[in-house]
Amino acid sequence: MSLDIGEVVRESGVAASTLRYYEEKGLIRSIGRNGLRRQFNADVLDKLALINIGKEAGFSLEELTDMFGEYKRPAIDRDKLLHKANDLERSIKRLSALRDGLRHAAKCPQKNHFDCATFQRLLKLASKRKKRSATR
Amino acid sequence: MSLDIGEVVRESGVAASTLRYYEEKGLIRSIGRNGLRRQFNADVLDKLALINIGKEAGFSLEELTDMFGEYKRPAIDRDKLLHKANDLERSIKRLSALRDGLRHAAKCPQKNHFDCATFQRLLKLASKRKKRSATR
DNA sequence: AGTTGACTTAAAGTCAACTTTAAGTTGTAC
DNA sequence: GTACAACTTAAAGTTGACTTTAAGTCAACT
Repeated sequence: MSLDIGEVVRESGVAASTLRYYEEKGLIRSIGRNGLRRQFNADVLDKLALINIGKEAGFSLEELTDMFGEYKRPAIDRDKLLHKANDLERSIKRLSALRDGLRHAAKCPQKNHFDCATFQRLLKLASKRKKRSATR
Repeated sequence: MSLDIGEVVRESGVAASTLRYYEEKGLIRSIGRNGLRRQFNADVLDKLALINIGKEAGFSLEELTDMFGEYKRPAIDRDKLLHKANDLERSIKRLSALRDGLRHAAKCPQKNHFDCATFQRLLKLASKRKKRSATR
């Protein structure tokens, strides 16, 4: 089950130049060539979906390479994964508070969100300060 | 209640150059000077906390300026806020699935996550494809 | 055998979000 | 009144994540 790069582009919506860039970074891998053209295993589509979610979560390509890259196999490093999951959990909590804050701000009559007690409370809730990795 | 830029740096952990940059972009505002030194209203600390959460949520500084900037007051645009909240909600769902996926991967005995049915299921769950804004 | 279209590479370019640098200014402390 | 630390500005530099460009290659079709 191998896909031509063109098919991967069409199915994933990811640009060819991006696929080459990801491969160069060790994030994905091509399994051969047809002439010059890269061929990918079909599971690259899952991988790309995962990469997109990971980016959305604020992980850098380097972090994603650590977690799911092709050439890091020896070190799956389960502690690291758990640690990331915990980071993510905290992050999700803050984002949930932000979501509630936005929803509230959308109906609150105050001209300035910062004058609103409910918004303030949500904000406090959201900012249990914990510094995330520098890369963004 | 005004704070010297140095105090803001100390309390918020945000670099002075970043504060100047944010001000230049209209994201925050200083209320005056002491000599050359910028003075900020104490509420800038809440604002910065909010900005950090927003960045974590994947919003660009420009989007944040639209949402909470100082010079956009006429257009609070409640529909836009609600829309962002809904984006965020979808995002949170994907991130929750990713968190579960990471946790599972950390205990799953499979050498390759992609060979694991549970991981696959979480992945499918996480990737209800919806393209987010280009800026990241 | 020649044209076409989808790819290839290496290198340079772009963009957001900052940071660094160089040279200058100020309030306070001595 | 002078030294010093903490700021100031404008401009250039950096980083991550790509994209664009220019010149070339190949398989397939005519």
